[in-house]
Amino acid sequence: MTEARPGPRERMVFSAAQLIRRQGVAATGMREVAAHAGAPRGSLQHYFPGGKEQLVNEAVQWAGRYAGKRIARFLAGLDEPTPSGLFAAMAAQWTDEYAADGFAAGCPVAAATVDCAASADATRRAAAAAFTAWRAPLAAALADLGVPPGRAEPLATLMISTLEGAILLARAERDTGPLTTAVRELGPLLDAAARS
Amino acid sequence: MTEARPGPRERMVFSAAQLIRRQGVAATGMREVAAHAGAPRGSLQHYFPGGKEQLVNEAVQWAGRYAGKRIARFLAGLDEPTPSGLFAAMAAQWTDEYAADGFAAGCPVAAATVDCAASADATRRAAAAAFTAWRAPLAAALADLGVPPGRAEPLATLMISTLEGAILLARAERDTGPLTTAVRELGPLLDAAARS
DNA sequence: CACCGCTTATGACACTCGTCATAGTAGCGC
DNA sequence: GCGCTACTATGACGAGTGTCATAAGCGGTG
Repeated sequence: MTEARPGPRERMVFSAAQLIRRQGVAATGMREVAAHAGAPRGSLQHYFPGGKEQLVNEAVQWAGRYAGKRIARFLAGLDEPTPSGLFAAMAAQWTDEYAADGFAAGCPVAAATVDCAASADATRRAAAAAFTAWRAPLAAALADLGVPPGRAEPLATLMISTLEGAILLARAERDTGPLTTAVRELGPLLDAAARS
Repeated sequence: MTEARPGPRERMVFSAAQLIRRQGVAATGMREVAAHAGAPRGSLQHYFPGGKEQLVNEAVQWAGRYAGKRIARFLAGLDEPTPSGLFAAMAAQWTDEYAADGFAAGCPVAAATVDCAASADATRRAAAAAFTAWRAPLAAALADLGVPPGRAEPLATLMISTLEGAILLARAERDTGPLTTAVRELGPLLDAAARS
């Protein structure tokens, strides 16, 4: 897609996120990350002296920032902005990917949480920060769309929870049904909150 | 808790599920499973000639059956049976565990999906079957509670999606907030469907 | 006793892993 | 040229992995 413009460090963080969301953290090796990024193996200990944990944490952090930034772009792309439309756009990113490239990949933050929440507390905190970096702009967007202040935060949490779970079910069943079901069932609730 | 009555084979399957839901599949070793189950290492290749994949698949299958059976028990334990009450009971199982034992463990089926969906198709299919074994009794319970036939299945999918995602967020943030939020926000929607 | 299944025991193999130590190279200021 | 920094290259180490081969114990039945 893009040129190999970003430096090897950023490419390795990106590649780590890509591999983690496919295989999980434990099954992703550092040599594999370097190879996937087209980066020299010797650069690993240079850019990530904190070892694998640092690399994983930065990949999770990157994913959180990425998800947060997407919110604004989804909002801008909506013909008529509604909470349900925003949620549909978030889910469509996954249905589109699954339709185009298969069900190989999930959410890297979810993978890091599942694999590291109990063993590596720094990674767990990185995952929590990533979810916050995702939820905060989402809640702000809901508030902009007319959701009362007290409801925006919980509804943002609900949207992310449901989306993450639907991604999980979709991958397991190799079917985008759970994602479309989530949009269809949750949409009216979200729009009703915006009109209240 | 229980006596060591079940045979070594069942104990190993159970231990595998326990370890997988804490550490993920890749980080769980077979020797570790045998040790956790108090079973001899030599029994691994005897009871699970299919290797680690067979053990993981059976653990996932066990988890799916367990979740499905719990639905009936939750239903029986409700003072006044409603869809929101059922969902609250499902979530309470997790909030109670997290309050009592900490946020170390998640759902083993989710862990298997994240770690194996792209690499081991048999495990992915086992996870899909586990979700089905969970969703089918849940949808039947919703139908019993007055949810129209066409809505029971999608609502069951929505409940499982949201619960799985909320478990994920709760583990990452070490806070049961996402679980209680899910119950509070989704409850009215579920009960409204039962009255229609 | 022998015989025979079901289990268990144990050691080895061929990996892969993350990490480290050490050396090497490229580029730049001077 | 020198010196310095940033980056890369490469090999090794110890630990852990899943899997296999082989042999032993064990509790019955004939």
